[in-house]
Amino acid sequence: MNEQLRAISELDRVIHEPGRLMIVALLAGVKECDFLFLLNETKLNKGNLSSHLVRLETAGYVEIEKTYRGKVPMTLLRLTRTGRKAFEEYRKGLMAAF
Amino acid sequence: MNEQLRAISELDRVIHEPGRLMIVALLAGVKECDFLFLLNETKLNKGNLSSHLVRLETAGYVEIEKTYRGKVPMTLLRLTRTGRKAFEEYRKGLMAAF
DNA sequence: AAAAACAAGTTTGTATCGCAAACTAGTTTG
DNA sequence: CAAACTAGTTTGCGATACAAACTTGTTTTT
Repeated sequence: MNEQLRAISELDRVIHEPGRLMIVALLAGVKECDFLFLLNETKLNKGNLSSHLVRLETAGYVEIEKTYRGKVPMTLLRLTRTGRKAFEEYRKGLMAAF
Repeated sequence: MNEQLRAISELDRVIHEPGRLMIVALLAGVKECDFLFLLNETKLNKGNLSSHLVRLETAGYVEIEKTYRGKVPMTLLRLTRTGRKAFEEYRKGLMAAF
């Protein structure tokens, strides 16, 4: 098996999914942001965004903090250290493949 | 929506799947090859390889030619022009995103 | 020459996934 | 106080990816 194919086959599936890749790429560029910002930027719908975030949280890649802006609920998202590392690995994998 | 996210969201899902990405990347580098070669190179199992190939054929990206090597059946695979173009687009999309 | 093993794929069964629609809990507005 | 809005979550379901089992034909073994 050549190196390109190995790199492809080892890509992290959790991150590879385009919906989540958008989320992670975006979070990688900021310290944190809220649900609605992600919603706007990614153009995912709320349902998908919510479940992708849960999946990323379950993988240990994202922290979900529920809080308030005044009386209005707000959900803050950030990449964990693990998440950042996983994203870096993913990038490297891609670069190795292409 | 920024350009990175747009690029990610527009990635061709048929090609994006790692199993198929391996197949297409491999086929992009040769004129044609047979099923068993793909099987060896990708380390997919026969069942998955077969169904990914059908999916790629259905998308119009791959041609499947069934023939014989002596008396032993052999399946030849090649990328169609459409398939080559789609792969090039996919690469460009990736490069735009990363 | 029949049985057993092998070759090259295909089909099937199933668990997971991604998606949009429907729902929920609370808040603000008319 | 009812209607509409906000910020998400849950549900329902079709599509997907995977491995195991199956198929069809060939070669090897006995």
